[in-house]
Amino acid sequence: MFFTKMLIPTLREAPSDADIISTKLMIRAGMIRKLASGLYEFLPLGLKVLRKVENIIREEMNAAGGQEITLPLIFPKDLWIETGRWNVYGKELFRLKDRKEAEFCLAPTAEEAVTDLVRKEVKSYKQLPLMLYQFGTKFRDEIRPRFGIMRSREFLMKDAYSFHTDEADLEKYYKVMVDAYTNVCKRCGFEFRAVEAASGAIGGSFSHEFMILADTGEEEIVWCGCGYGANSEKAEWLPLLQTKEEPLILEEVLTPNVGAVEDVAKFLNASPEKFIKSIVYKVDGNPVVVLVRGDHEINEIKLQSLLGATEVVLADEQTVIAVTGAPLGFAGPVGLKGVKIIADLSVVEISNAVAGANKKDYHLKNVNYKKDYNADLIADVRKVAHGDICPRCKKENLRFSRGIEVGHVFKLGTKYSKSMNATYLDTNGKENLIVMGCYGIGVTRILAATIEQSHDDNGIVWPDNIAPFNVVIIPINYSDVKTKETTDKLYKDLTSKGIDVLIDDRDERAGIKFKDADLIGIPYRVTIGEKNLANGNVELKTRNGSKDSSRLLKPEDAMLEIVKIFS
RNA sequence: CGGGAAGUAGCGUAAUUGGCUAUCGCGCCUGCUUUGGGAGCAGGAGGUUGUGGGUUCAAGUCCCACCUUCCCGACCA
Repeated sequence: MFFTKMLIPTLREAPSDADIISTKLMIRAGMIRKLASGLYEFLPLGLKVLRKVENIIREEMNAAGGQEITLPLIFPKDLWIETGRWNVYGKELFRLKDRKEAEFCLAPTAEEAVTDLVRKEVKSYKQLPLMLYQFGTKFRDEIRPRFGIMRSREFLMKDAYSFHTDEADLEKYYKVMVDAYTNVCKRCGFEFRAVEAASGAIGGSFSHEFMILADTGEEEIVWCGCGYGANSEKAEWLPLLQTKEEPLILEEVLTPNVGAVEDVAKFLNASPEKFIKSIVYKVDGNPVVVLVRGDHEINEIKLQSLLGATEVVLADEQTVIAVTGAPLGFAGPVGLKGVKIIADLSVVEISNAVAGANKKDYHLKNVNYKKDYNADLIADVRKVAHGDICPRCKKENLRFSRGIEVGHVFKLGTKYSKSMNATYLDTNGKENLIVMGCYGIGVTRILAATIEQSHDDNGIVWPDNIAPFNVVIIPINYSDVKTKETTDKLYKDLTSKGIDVLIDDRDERAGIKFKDADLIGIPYRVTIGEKNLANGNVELKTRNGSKDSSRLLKPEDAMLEIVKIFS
């Protein structure tokens, strides 16, 4: 491909409203443009990368036994009523009407559509298992689109759905898909972790997220050298047994106008680890008191799944007063009645703890579990914290990283087959619910995430497999006869070997071509100029700055070298 | 949805207490000179200053409404 034949409008400066580095670089490199908030246009160069990622995913999906289909982007309302998601999905769902006033939505995901297809076409165990996947534009009316194509309102997703006779078969296939996703991440050149995750609104019993490690990631993950990894929303931890002290006599202390843990700790000259933090929540409308150690944070997602609740919110001040009989800041577990108390695992371990006295300006010292208070439920309801021990190997401390979620695999079970009555006949002619899994990869998000992870001051550094071109040839002066001959021959030779080559044939100065090549991030660059050509050499340079990043070679040797890299 | 900031050429920007033909750089077009890390000279095109209304002798600048964009928060996977 010739540079002058392709629309690659590079910019020296990024638009002032571009928020993160990946957006800035993709716009500057002429890959995308913004049309409106959360809506982006893909230019030829950007689309080229997108297609490369898409093809890697397609190959892995086919290898996992998947069959590609396409589903409509517009879905009729009734399917969504069947599963209840027409109401559950809320304002994020783009809704529209046709000329007859019939209601539709734009696809945010496709469980309904694919389950409908399968319930109509699959009748027998002989047709199972089955995996169908598609690449389709997804629409979500995000409250606040941001981070360029990382969280946009329209994006390209690969969504796959598997159908099984039973849980055991799903279990087996789930592992196949985890492997397939791992392959995709490896082939795309990411540094990534597959972590356990909360399943959220899509539902199901179990899920893993594939996280690209990047400091700018929206998600926090914890992991351990032993192989354990989890989204911090979901992460477990190993409770440490604390040395028990001899219980002392409960004692009321005056703590005027100090309510917050840190303030009381300072006031009483005690460590926050000795505190019981008591927080009142409203769980589906009912007040619940949750106890965690003073230096810990409550994990509302764990709380929600523990209680099987649909809504968990902090209680308002009136409720707190009604439950504890004291203003905010003085709640404690001792003497509470008529309200459910949930204690975190590490709370009941504290000897002679400090807690609110449920009385204005008073706290209690020497509070002990069983002796002074009880809990209805003792469970893990707090966020993981630095210093926690890995729950699997029980040896090392958990490590924390930031990540960008590019893939998510779910065991759905019968959530959708049940509500939509998708069944098959087994060997006994008996009707059973189809067991499902679903698996998504954000294709557009992969591009942004890759750049977040892999860039430098000069621009994007694409991994070899997804770069828009494998090689860029820069003739310093394309109108020089010898230069042109060498350039054209090398281009022909490389192209005939299946290498994707861009020739920068623009009538620009060398500096501009170098800057643009770096900005676009093409992994290998061959520079052909009269000086080196006088000695029969061209320069081969790698974008990633690894050792031997720049070498002088005969054109034939440069070609062999490149062919070797991409074979 | 609440709070904040901002809209001037493709991109980045300037314009004093309201005051002359709306500034400069990059990019774009023409010509010349250049050609190994964003060259130089000369000439040129490109604007309803987001939209609508108002105040004023006079509005990019002040006021009102709307639109758009960004940030923080809430919300949501």
